[in-house]
Formats: sequence, structure tokens, C-alpha cells
Amino acid sequence: MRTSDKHSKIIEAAITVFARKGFFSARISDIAKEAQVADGTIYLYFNNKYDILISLFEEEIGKIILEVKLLIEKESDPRKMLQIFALHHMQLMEEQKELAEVLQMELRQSNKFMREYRNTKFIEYVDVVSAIIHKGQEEGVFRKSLLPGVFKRAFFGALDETSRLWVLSPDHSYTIDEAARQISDIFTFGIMTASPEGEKVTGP
Amino acid sequence: MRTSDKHSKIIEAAITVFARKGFFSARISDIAKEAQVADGTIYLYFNNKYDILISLFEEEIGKIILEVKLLIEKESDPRKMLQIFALHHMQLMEEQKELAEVLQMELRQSNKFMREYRNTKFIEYVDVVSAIIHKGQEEGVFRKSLLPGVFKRAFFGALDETSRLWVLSPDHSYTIDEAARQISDIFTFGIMTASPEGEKVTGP
DNA sequence: CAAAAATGAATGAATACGCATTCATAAGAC
DNA sequence: GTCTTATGAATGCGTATTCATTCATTTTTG
Repeated sequence: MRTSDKHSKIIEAAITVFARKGFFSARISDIAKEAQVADGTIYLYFNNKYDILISLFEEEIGKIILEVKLLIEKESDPRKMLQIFALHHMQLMEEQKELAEVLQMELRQSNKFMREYRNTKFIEYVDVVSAIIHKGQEEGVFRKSLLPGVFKRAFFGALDETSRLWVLSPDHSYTIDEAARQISDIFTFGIMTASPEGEKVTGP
Repeated sequence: MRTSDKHSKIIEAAITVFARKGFFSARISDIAKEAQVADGTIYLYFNNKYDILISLFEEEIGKIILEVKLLIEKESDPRKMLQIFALHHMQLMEEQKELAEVLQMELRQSNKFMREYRNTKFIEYVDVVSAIIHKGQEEGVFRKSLLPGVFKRAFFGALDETSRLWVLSPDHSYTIDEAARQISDIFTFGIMTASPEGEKVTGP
């Protein structure tokens, strides 16, 4: 097997194994087996176990940021932008459950065991939201009293926690699209300067 | 040292150490040293390392549930109930930063390495929110179209993510009370049947 | 165009080490 | 003097990482 990209193969295997067992319980040999590669081969592509996790973060979140920025750029209404962000985030979690689990669980506690690692990619992702809020405030669509720093976290947290539990629990009384719609509606109507009766952002 | 309650002492030490290092990087000897107790003593009170974590969850979340239910029972307006929940949750995270870190990080990934453990206490806590929504819907204060199952997660997620990052980052452009107020306002105005112009839930 | 030599990617058994858990022993209570 | 509680050094296991070895491929030579 000469042509296969071992780096990506190992990253993908790591996503699967970390999702199943968590970073600490995952063994290098598990990842190697999943990637159909020898244990030692992994060390030709990564310095150590942490390095796999960090590379995984950087690469995967990088892709996500590119995608969502591209989608949002096409839109000009800040309220619709929020809707798009919500839908994209939730669909992503649905389509890539394993990646979702790794990002949601391991990403957060990574700064606990990797002191020096500052996750700039993650910050960049969440800052997409605060940029939208800022724009909305300048255009007078969103209340000026809103703190974008609070809003971005609240909005992201709402999406993330909802999708996290949606992915975990097997019983689904609602779809991911419904949830995304409900959340962006709650937030949008909540932050509009005008009364919700005025103009509808969502369709009938 | 006869009078000191070793069980609680160990739990408290574990909160400190787990908060600092995370569950896996924390050593039993760290906890023992923090609790001013010998390594072996810990095994007189807990079966193993996991058992410390589980006991910690059960006991601490148990206390929190009691507190918040007591506060909420005093209120009858569902909108105010949400506000109280938000404020209580955020203040708790501020007052007990270490406990906050452990609950937010370790609680979530606990089901990854402890297969059999179902965290009923946590579910009970979040269900306090869905109960409020349900009441609000029956009274006609909240939109009937809301899915309480989505709302409770979104609301909890918003609070939790905001407080999580507030606790982590040293630079605070807003207080925890402001954040709680902003979040419950966003959610409340967003879910009211009447226009936000009608009646104000929050003061001037 | 073969045959020989060099290369380096891949392997996986061996190593080394960290740390949860145990248990023989000591200290304290009554 | 016995029973309870506490100690911490010793044990043993699990697994991250290393590295001597194996080939498939490429390059050199005549």
C-alpha cells in the first residue's frame, strides 16, 4: 500500500477511537489497528499521542471554519446568518457524530493536560458568531445592549449542548433541523430591537 | 484526628486536584497529599479512583438541585423562574470554580470511560428547566410550539458554556450576574408569546 | 537491460516507566 | 488488650515509545 495517505488514515482512525473510548482510554495500538498500520508507523507521522489529538483539532476545525464562513458570506441579513450558522453546526454534528464527540469532549478538557496548547482555531470558530452580532448591532437589527462576548458563548453553548445530547441519546423526538431552527428562532426573536410581530425572519 | 470527616476531606481534595489536572492526569497520591491523608486511607472510603468521581458527582449535584428547587418554589412566574435558575447556576460556578470545572469537564465525558454509569442526578438538574417551560406553556406565557426537550438543553448549554469560559479566562469584561441576566433575557424575550414591548420581566 | 547496491517506509517485539491498588505493620481509641 | 483506623512502601499491570530488522522500491553500475 504505497499511495495511501497514512497521515489522514491515522487521523480518521484516531477520531473513531477517541470518540469510542476518550483520549486517555484510547491506546495507540487501538488507533494503529483501526488505521490498519503498525504501532510504530504512527510515530513516523506524529510525535506522540497528544500530537495526534492536536493535529486532529487543527485540521478538522480548520475545515469547518472554511465551510461556515463561505456559507455566511453569501448572506447579508445578520438574523439569517445566525440561522445558517446554527443549521450548519447542527448538521455537521449529525453527519460526523464521531468527530462531534471528540471535539465536544476532548477539545474542552485538552487545556487541562496540555498546558501550553492554546486552541486558536476554536476561538476563531466561535468568533464567527460575535462578528455577526457586531454587524447586526451596527445595522440596528440587534439590541445595542447585548454583549457580543456573552452572546457568542451562549449561542454556541446552546447549539453544542443540544447537539451533544442529540448525538448521545438514541431516542429522538425532534430532528436536528428542527432543533437548529428552534434555537436560532429563540435567540433571534430574543435579540431583535423590533417586536417579533413586525417582520418574520423564518418562513410561515 | 478523630473528629475530621475523612470522606468529605477526600472529596474536597479530589475536587481541587481533578479541577487542576483532570481525572486521568490526577494521581491518587495527589489527592491523598491534598487531603493530608495516606494513599491507602483513600481506599478505606472509596473502592477506586472512579468511585471518588462518582461519589463527588452524586453528592455535589444533589446539593445543587436541593438549593435551586428551593429557590424556584418561592416564585410563580415562569419567566422569573428561568431568571433565578440562570443566576443561581452562574453564581454557583463563580463561587465554586473548582467544582464547576470538574462538573463541566469530567461529568460529560464520564460516560465514555464508565460505561454502566447513568448520571441521573444531572438529568434531574436539567429537567428543572423543562418543568418550568412546561408550566409556562400551560399558562400561555411561552409559545406552545417550543420543544421543552430542546429548550432545556439550549438554555443549560448557554449558561454552562458561558460560565465555563468565564471561569477559564482571566480577563472579564462582564460580571457573572450581567451574563446571567443577559442570557435569561435573551431566552425569555425570545420565547414570550406577547411582544417584548408589552410587559417587562426585568426591571428598568 | 539485467544485476547489484542503496534507500527509507513500515513493522512489532522489547523496553521502560508511571501509577492504581494492596497489605503488612503501626498508631490510636476505649 | 483488643478492635478500629491509618500508613506508605512494595507490587504488578498497562501501555507509550523505541529501535533493530525487514522488505519493496529506486538508483547506480557495467
